[in-house]
Amino acid sequence: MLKFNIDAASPVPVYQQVKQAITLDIMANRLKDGDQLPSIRTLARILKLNPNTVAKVYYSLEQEGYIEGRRGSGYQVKCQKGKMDNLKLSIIEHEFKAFLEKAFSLGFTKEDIEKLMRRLLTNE
Amino acid sequence: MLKFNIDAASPVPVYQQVKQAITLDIMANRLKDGDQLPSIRTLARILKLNPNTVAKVYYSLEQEGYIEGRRGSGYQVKCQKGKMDNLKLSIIEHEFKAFLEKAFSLGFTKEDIEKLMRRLLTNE
DNA sequence: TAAAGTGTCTTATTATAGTAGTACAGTTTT
DNA sequence: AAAACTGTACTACTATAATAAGACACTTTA
Repeated sequence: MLKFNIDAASPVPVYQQVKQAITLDIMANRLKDGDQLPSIRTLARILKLNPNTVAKVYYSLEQEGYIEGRRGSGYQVKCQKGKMDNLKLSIIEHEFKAFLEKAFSLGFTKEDIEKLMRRLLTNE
Repeated sequence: MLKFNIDAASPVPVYQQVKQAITLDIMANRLKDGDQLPSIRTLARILKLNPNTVAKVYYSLEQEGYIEGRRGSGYQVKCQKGKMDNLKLSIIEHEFKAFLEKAFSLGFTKEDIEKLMRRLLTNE
């Protein structure tokens, strides 16, 4: 089932760690469309957190369209594979555009960037 | 001289806005090696900030090697063009590696990424 | 050498994010 | 219909980041 590695001492807040862990599982298709998530209280007990903290995670994931919840029946993963691919693509496009912005603002040209990318992509 | 556009209502803290403005000027070579910065108190008066806030900016910029300060004589920009180019390169390399990490973690392959980049770079 | 400038340090205030406690409201299941 | 689950809303506590006030120490300069 879900595997968490929560570090309470980390400066990055617990609820973000939990959220990222779930998001990653959805992205990697370890959590599939329709899968049932543990209830807020159950997950809270497992992670030794306050239910509200878990609720915050679920609420946030619901806002972003990853999951869907109803009273009584809990939360379910909600992502058809096609939509997920589109989502991933738009995420990564957005990231790349931000990167380009920054590179241009630092004075790099298209050619500089292409050269850099070729170098780093072949050295991987 | 220095041009600031500080938004006190913004969620991004004022001292970061100031820091970024100065960093940008250095990167763009509008602030050159040896240029004198306004004194902490002077800049604080201009921006209607507490001197400590400006001091925090200068301290942070000094930590990162962009400027250098001495009692009595204030802060000066400290960046030979060569070093600056190296710095920019390492910044942008770091950014790109982070981008790659994320793309891979989302399941994209090298080829996917190359295709994406080619598309976004020619459409600019 | 004194005055006016510089940066630095210590401390305090304020706002906000993160987390928790507890009571509430709707569903499911028996 | 009652019991045992589900999520939700309200309130409060706590830690931390951001900013500010004011005293201190060193340099410059007239």
